Amino acid sequence: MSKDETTTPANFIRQIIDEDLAADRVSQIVTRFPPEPNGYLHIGHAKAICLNFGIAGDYDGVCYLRFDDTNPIKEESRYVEAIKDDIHWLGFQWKEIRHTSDYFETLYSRAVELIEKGLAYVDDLSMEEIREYRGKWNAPGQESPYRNRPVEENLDLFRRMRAGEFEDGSRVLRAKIDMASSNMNMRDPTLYRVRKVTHQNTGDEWCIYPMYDFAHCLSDAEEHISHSLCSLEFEDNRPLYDWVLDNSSPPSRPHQYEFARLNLEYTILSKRKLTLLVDTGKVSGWDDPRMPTISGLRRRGYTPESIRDLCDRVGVTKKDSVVEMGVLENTIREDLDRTAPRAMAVLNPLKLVITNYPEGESEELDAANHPQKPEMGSRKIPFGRELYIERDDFMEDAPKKFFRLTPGCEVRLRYAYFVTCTDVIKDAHGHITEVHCTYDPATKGGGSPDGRKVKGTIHWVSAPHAVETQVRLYDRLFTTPVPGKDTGDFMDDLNPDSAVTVKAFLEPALGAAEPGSHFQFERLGYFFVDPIDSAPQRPVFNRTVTLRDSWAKGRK
RNA sequence: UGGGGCGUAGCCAAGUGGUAAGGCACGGGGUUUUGAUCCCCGCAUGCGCAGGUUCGAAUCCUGCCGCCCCAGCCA
Repeated sequence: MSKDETTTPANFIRQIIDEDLAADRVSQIVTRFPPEPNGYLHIGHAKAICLNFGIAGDYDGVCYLRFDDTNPIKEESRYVEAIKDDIHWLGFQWKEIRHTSDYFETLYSRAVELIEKGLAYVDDLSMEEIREYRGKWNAPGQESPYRNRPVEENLDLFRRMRAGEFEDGSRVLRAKIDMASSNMNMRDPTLYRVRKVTHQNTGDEWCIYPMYDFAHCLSDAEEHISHSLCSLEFEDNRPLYDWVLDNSSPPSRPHQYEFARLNLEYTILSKRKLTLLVDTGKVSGWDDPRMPTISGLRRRGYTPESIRDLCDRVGVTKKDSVVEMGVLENTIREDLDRTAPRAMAVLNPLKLVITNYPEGESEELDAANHPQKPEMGSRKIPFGRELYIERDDFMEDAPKKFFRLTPGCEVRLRYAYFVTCTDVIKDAHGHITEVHCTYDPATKGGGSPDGRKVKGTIHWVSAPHAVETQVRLYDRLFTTPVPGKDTGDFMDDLNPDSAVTVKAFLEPALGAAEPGSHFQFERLGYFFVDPIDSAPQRPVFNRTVTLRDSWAKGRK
């Protein structure tokens, strides 16, 4: 981690913490990151992770990783390992791993306590009936006929629910609050439901499972969470969060604060939608380099630093917002510009023949690994009569501002020589197959001993020495800033060109590139050696992001 | 329709009665063997709108407008 990493800016939550500390309302800061293990973590989760772990770190507090496993029909343990990996990779360490299921027995006792106080009851209404009884926003609901069962009967029924005497959906435990409340969450919310399924952690020990609103606040209390941070859509749940804590006897009294979740242009951050992309094969998996998941970004070539930087840059507020893709892309450009060694690669080759270079000969030239960091050293690259250059770097009839190769003009081959285009060779269809040039031996290394100016510098690779490999050019997964906004279905906005694989030619040194390493291919972008698909001496590169290109931008 | 939130530049975001930080984007200039990087400069007489209080309002009051969330035995 670099020492000059941006200091985390203040935000309203940190202000609340400062005030709580100053007023002595809390003595230690305890937070938690509570994912439900029903999918992979995405960059929106990264915001919550940075917030919770970041605060705990900065305030000398602790942060727990809590798997919120209250719904066994949706959750799988295979997601647990992936979530742990992602958090570690991001650079955070939890104090302990907890599960909501660790508290099932305690939770059960608190429910019994509510029943004894006359604040909860077993309801025999069906799911549909409960929905009908709940009423509308502008009309109060009606009380269930089972609402006023005697405490003893409720206790007995609830015990028998636990014992497995009732089938799924036949009975639930409900809080007795207010069927006329303007807050729908307070119209006798369900606390427990019957689910006769095996739980990933507790096996068949339980057949009743607590609902989020009941379990979450009490789990927070068990862990002595000082500040329970969640997203905006839970604002309406806060009165219920408080009600449960105030009407049972938890070991501590946490408080919930809500912040706006992250939204990014040209992608989606909804677990449901991401799952659909995976399940329908639109992407190769949760770690497809186009996915906004932590594992996808990692495989794309994003670094933990860049993602943490994004979280710092977007801040924490209560305002719904959609962050431009450019902000994310910039964080990785900034990081990799500092750290990635440079190399040359040609993605769309055009043969260049240097007609005055001796046939069958070659030489080695020096190239710096980083133009601003001599300490990163240099390497040798072979040069000879036949090279590949980028097809885009040659134009037969070029506009005046085209600072590249064009007939009759001289350009510099990076770290090599000045060359002048003398001929253009075409096939029968008029397609350019090669360009002929002459070179000036006095300009070896790319210098200009006579002070001669050249219109541009282009990259190249020696044809006989080049390493051929696969490079995947990734682009945004969707074609519109807010997928589905106009079409109604985000699937309709998928970008058909989001993954293009090309055969590329690399300078020889790149053949030994280690899986998981980053490079800048000069003038093209940052590329990452895919850790899964690469083989020894046969790296497969993923394009993380292109370089800024003011030339391309100006032409649009 | 009832309730809960939120509106500061194209996108984020500081600001908490004393005269609009910062980042990204954008525009201009400089350096450059990457049209990259880097370095300068510019970019809200204005804070959703309309009134009001005040010597003074993005900050306080009133009214309006817009957007988001809520009627799972999901989280």
